[in-house]
Amino acid sequence: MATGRTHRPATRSRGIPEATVARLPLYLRALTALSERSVPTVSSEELATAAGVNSAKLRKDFSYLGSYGTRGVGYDVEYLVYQISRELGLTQDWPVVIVGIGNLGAALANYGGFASRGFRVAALIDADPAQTGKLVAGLPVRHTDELEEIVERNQVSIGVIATPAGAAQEVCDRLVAAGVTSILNFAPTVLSVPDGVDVRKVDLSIELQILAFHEQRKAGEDLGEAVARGTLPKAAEEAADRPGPDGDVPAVMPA
Amino acid sequence: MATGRTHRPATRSRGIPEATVARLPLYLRALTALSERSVPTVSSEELATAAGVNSAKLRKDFSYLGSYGTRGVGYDVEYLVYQISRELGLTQDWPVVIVGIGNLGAALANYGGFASRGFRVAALIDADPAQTGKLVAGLPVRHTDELEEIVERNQVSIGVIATPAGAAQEVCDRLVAAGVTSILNFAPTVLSVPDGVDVRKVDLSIELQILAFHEQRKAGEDLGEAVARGTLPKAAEEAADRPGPDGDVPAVMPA
DNA sequence: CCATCTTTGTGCACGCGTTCACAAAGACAT
DNA sequence: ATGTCTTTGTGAACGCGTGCACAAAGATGG
Repeated sequence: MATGRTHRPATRSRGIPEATVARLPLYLRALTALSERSVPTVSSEELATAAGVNSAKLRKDFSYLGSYGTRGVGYDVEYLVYQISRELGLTQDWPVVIVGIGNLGAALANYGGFASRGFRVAALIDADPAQTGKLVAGLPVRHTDELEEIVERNQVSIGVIATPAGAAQEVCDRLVAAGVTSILNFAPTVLSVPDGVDVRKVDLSIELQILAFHEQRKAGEDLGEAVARGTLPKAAEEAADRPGPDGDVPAVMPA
Repeated sequence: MATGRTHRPATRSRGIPEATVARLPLYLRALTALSERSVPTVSSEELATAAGVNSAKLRKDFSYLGSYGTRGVGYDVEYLVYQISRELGLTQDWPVVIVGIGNLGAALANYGGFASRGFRVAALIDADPAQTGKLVAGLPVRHTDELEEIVERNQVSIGVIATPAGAAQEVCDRLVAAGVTSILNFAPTVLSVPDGVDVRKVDLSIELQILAFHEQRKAGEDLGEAVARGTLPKAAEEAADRPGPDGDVPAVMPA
């Protein structure tokens, strides 16, 4: 799904489908909100609406965790919060390092959603000596030279990469070598990691591109779609027009 | 009515499966890198490796776009870049507004990956009057009051929400009312939008939680996993006290 | 204790996405 | 031309995820 490695067992997650795992944080968020409002119980229908999913799907998801509901009543909010937290491993403290303290890295360091869910930013690391020592989100920025020592000393198993694309693979290699086994990658690159290391990626521009696709399709439907295909403002500068579906000899690139 | 519809109505997207659309930006990125190195052609095998996917999947993905390859040779890099760009709608200019210029909003405004793919940040909008007028990424921050006018004047169809969770739905409603039909949501909330409006969400803490799940599983295998599963799901339905983690800090509004 | 009502948990069917495996297409050499 | 070699494009099988629909479980009331 989001890994750099090609082969992934997928349903390796001890009976819990990967798709379900991806939704558990969603349920947890909705449940936490209910908990703060002191709501004692919630039905699958209500919770599903709050989480933005189908109620049948939610019940099936929960069924993988066990029978935690009461028929005719619903689910106990506090109990469910605890069960999901435990299943996700959020009842323990996860030290995290963030590498690359640019705009994005700083935003991540300041992101409140981490601390409230068991993640603790153990250190901020940047390659720029000018940044070293600067305080970001109350933490001093450390230099890349200290990466290995920081990871090992703090028993860090999760690393966040927010560096430029060019530096990501090297940072990744060093993190893995130092003991990190889970990586959240914000750099627009495919990371290659050894087996046993999980990589999830978040690419901001990819999400926008997917939106653009659908946006174009909407516009095309409204306008008869001839516009999108026929009127190409630019981009036709270097490449010759290619109206035909195929049959074109790929010889566009000169030498 | 539209609940937090994140569900896919269908795959009637011009016959191109949603999963394929989600991978096109990945291919495009890899192809762009090849293009910069002046590589004329590439085989499905090479490109698949560069993009981090299976080669058969890549070929099938491309087959939805048309027959753009040459058997025995591979794909013409420049030609393919153009075709994918066109399919994604990146040959035209997409004005985008970013609402919520906190750490994350500023990071997004400075993110170079947008401009290089046809996205133009038309305006930055924030509700804090103290921010108004401040320059971020070379653009002045405008006040929320101007939201509707900005969207309409610039024909903005894509909006990015980087506000706190509490403000997200209202901002969303106003964006939609002003004409926005695609929203990229970074706030940890389920947005409800009318039909015809696409919403994609990016939740930074959710990704970490998924990693934590797998991380715990890895550790559990090593330690015999008796620890994590110690308490069997008995009829412990009594909503008794949860001495557990306690780390349930009521901080529903990160960001 | 029985009847009724609510809501869970799940068997089942269906559709999408992935992967395999191979025939067809073209390049290239002879 | 003919044959060989490479690589694409795709038919088909398979597996996962989703959603329906309903029986079982428990609450609630008489």
